[in-house]
Amino acid sequence: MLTPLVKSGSLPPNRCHFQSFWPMRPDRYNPRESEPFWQRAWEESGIFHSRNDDPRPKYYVLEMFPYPSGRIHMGHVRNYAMGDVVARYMRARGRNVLHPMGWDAFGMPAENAAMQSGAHPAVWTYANIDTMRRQLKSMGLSLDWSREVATCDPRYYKHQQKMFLDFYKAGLVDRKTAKVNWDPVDQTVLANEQVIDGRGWRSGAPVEQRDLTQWFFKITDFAESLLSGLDTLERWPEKVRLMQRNWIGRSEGLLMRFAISGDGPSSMVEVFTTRPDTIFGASFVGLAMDHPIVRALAEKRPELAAFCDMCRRTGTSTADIETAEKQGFDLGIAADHPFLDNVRLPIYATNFVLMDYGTGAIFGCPAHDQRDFDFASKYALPIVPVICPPGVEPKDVSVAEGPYTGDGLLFNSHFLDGKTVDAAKDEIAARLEARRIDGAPQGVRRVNYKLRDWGVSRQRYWGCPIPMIHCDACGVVPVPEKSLPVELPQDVEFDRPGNPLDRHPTWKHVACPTCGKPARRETDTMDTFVDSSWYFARFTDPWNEAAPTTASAISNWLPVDQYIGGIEHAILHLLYSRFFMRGMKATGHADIEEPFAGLFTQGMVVHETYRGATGWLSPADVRIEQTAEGRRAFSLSDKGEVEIGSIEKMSKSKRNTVDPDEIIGSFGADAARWFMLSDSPPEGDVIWSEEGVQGVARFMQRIWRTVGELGNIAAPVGAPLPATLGPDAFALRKATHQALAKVEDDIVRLRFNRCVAHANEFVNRLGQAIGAITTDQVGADLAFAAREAAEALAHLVAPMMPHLAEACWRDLGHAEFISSAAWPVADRDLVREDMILLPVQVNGKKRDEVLAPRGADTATVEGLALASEAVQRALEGRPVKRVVVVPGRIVNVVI
RNA sequence: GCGGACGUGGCGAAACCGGUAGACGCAAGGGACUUAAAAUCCCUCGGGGAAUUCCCCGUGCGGGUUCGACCCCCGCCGUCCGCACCA
Repeated sequence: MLTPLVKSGSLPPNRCHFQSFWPMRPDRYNPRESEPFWQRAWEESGIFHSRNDDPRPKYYVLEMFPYPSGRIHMGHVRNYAMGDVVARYMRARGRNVLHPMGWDAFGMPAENAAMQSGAHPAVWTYANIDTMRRQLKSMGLSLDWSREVATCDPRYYKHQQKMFLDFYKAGLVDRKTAKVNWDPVDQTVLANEQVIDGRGWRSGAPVEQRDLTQWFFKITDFAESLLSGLDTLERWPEKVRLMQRNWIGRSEGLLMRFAISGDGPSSMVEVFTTRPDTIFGASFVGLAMDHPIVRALAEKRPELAAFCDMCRRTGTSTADIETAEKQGFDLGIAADHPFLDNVRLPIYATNFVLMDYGTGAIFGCPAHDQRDFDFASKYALPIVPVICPPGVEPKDVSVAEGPYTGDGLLFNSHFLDGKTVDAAKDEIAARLEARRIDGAPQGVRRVNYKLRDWGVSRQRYWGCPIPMIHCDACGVVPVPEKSLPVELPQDVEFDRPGNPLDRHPTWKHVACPTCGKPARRETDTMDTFVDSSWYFARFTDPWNEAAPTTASAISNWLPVDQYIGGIEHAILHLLYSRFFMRGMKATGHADIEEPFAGLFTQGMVVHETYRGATGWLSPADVRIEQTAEGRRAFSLSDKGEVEIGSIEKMSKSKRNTVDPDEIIGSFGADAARWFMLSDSPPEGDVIWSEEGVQGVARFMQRIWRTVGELGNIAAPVGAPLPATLGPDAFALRKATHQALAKVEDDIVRLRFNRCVAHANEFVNRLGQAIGAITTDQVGADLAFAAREAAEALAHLVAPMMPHLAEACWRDLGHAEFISSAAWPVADRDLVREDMILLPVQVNGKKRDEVLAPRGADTATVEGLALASEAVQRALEGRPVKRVVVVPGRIVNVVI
């Protein structure tokens, strides 16, 4: 089980000296000894615990918390390395940093493990948490472990149940029937992602569509707010905002009522359209198979029922939808055209109208919609064009080449003729709003969304129980708050399919809180996305036993300043969290609407694949040989040559995974972290390679040597800046501050690959500088510059390679941690060059470079450029038309 | 089909607001040190031609704008991602 949370009053001091023994400087830096040493020292000193009463400006950096699947993978290493760089940098810049970690611990894999091996989900989950916590700690992350939470802990889900009840009271929870994917073998609801080619992912049985009464969060109540809020999220990737915009899918249109004449189950049908302007091109009305009119008619007409069944069977898999032909069934009834007395539109049951969008009914205008066009072509319905494209005469408009969906002017449309599409939409809406049918307006302007309410019911054991009770007398009754948490029973069986909670002998039997008569608990548990929709808020005060959140902690810490995670959560997790924050605001648990001010979506870790005679081979079982002709791979077991395949996301099936424990064991956490941040831009994929990480190991030794060499000639800790500096010392200081400035600029923009390049460049320059120094000539100025350079180097790499940096820092004579030392902010005046090397072009082609004083006037620079021999040669005596001087940038001589 | 992103050496990539294309790393080749290996250090490394100093070509392809284009505009080709009958 989790260690108890530390009470906030008992947090250790923020900084402290350490007394543990650190050996004399070895020639080679040994991460295997150093890393555990520093990890223990950090843990003992508690420097990464953040206090809620710290007066410094806050910074909340968070990486998406892991599901405790068993072991961490390289994707975690990359994710958490990035977050740790930000956390450590911001801490060095004087911020009060919150950098917590927890576990997204409910979910199906725990139940699958229980079914396969008999281990109780809780036992399995907590064992995994222990393993993964140890692995994360071996990475040297600057996490505040005192705030650790696991969503499967009753101390966490108790508060989630409380908020469910508050949402319920606030009208944000609904109970309604909905279509679900039902696995008849496992007897459970499947998420869409768990339906593969129409079959359950686990049982392989054909999935049925069932109507089930489910609990819903009314996320659609916030559709407009969730959409408009996206505009305020300036530090989110545009790609993610766009995906959310499309997912919410706002469209403006008109609800239109058509009268149905003659016999039938209804005298009226309501459609939703975004194109009311095309009403004079309408030639049919289409209904979804589950539309009430179709259902009513199907009860009396077996051939219609058979048609509907046939259509329902297809459409589960995406491949079917792609190829499905438009199908219709003429219901034999017709709708009256609202403006043409003698026109009646035939009504069809169709397979391409969706029941859960709009009203489940459309009017079809084949001339201006692809689907309607396909349908009309198949069933020989009229295709009447009513929009005339710009630059075309109405008499020349043809529908032979398919529908026209663009803008234009109306024709064939009576009172709309000559109007623009927008004006025509307004005109139709205004006219229908003024008319009444069955006592209601015939037209109502309406905004429609693709966004659906969030169904949170799951027929599973390992999730947060929904705190509701069903009473035959009182109906649905919330569990009283004093009875929370509704805890999961421990004694459950996984020997049969279905929900163990439902068949538990006693758990669900409970007295009705209202009337006291025997009643039943809700046996559905919540979707695990609920758990992850507010954990970032819980981290601000995980010690509060009385309430989910503490107002002061929420307003101090939220929003999260930098959230980092995979793009795969671009929609659901991030949208649900944004909804939850709004719900928490509405119920007094929070005071803001947007939980994540900054979002960064990092790329995947990929690796090449190896395919031998017997199948895929793991990188650990392959030896790579470098030859001039290229790379060849051989199996370690049978020595046979294996094919080097494509580079793909690390996956168990392709066996191209690398185990973080092994990498950390042989190269160290610093090397793994550094490699993850180097080479590739963080939003792109990074290719893991053995050669690359070996290169990092060499670089680490180089840093260690460089710091040692500089340390040999460095001034004592805290030595003052000498009054005068010789040219060598001045150049060294300049290089130091240039490197600092570059890393500062790139680290805040999360361009870690560039930070790595700057660090490499700096070490190269330091190597040259050291090579030029002979020991007997070191004066106070150079000694100062050497100390400054060595300390800057340690600081530069500290966010990424914290252990090595600590060792260097200690080696340079510091008693405190570099992890709690202040960042040596670059002196930007020192960085500025007095003389600038300006490229000179002739007609846009570079011919020479001239050295000019910074801020030299145009005439001077022009004179220098024209005096250049290379420029004169390129001119070949031709007259100069013009000289373009971009100050501080470039000169272009135009001939 | 709709929406979006991307395309630069052998490879991963840099290039700020339209201003020196290829920083930095990996791989490769050559050399120094060494009995040898490892480690370390130095040199070369987009293509072509003169053969270190010079010239031509080069950022998927074809046009355009500009003194100047990897960058902006138009049209293609290719790759990847998201959504998918949304009325």
